[in-house]
Amino acid sequence: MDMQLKRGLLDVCVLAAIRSEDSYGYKIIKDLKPYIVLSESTLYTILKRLESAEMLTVRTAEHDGRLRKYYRITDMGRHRIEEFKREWAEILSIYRFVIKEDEKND
Amino acid sequence: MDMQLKRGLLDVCVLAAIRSEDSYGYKIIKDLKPYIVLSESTLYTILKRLESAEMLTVRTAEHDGRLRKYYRITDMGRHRIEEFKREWAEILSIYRFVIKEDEKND
DNA sequence: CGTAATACATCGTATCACGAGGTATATGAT
DNA sequence: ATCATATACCTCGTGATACGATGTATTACG
Repeated sequence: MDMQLKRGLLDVCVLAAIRSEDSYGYKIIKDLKPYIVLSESTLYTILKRLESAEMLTVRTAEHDGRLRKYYRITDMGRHRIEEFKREWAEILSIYRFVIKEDEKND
Repeated sequence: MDMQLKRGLLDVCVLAAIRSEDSYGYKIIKDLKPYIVLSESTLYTILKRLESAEMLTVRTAEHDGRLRKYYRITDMGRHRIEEFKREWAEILSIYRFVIKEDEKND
């Protein structure tokens, strides 16, 4: 998938991945893989950005003698998802425009 | 609309705006305004990028004693629109994932 | 005992949208 | 006449950011 199209979807996907229950870096990447592929360096950049924006909180916990950083969504994070749903209407309108222009030539 | 979401949509919107008939900078911005707002500096960057990628060709013509640069879509440009339509399926799948995760909490 | 998987992190690079600023002509209002 | 607005083009600098490359450390498996 085109990299440019992924932008803007990535943040909200990561938020969606931790919405139901707290998760950690490696698991988020695996959970998202069927929908959108992202590298570790990209994910950690996003997680830090979302933390700065107070859309998630971080907590370090031990698991099998190893430290994991668990990420939990905040109200602002949930709000971002709601906002995305509203933006979706605009994206749909753009999509229809592209398709409509297309039909003029068929 | 979120800037990141616009990326990836912009190129294909510009291509769609010149698909039916050749157009020029100022007109493209006005035609796209109902769907997506973009500044002149952004548009000219995109037009150059699309020209480099051979998705459109440029021709200068006089109109009312003033020079205009008309942009015409190429086969590769049309191919890009077709590609976008295929990518749309992936975007839809991502959208459904975000919505699905959402419902678990309602 | 070495290879893969898990799990974290940083740095540099390339891409890109946009604001700010610049040039020039035509049109309409004062 | 003059000034503002619209048309029409362009460049430069900046900030945001996705990702490959690279590094560290532990666990699991064959």
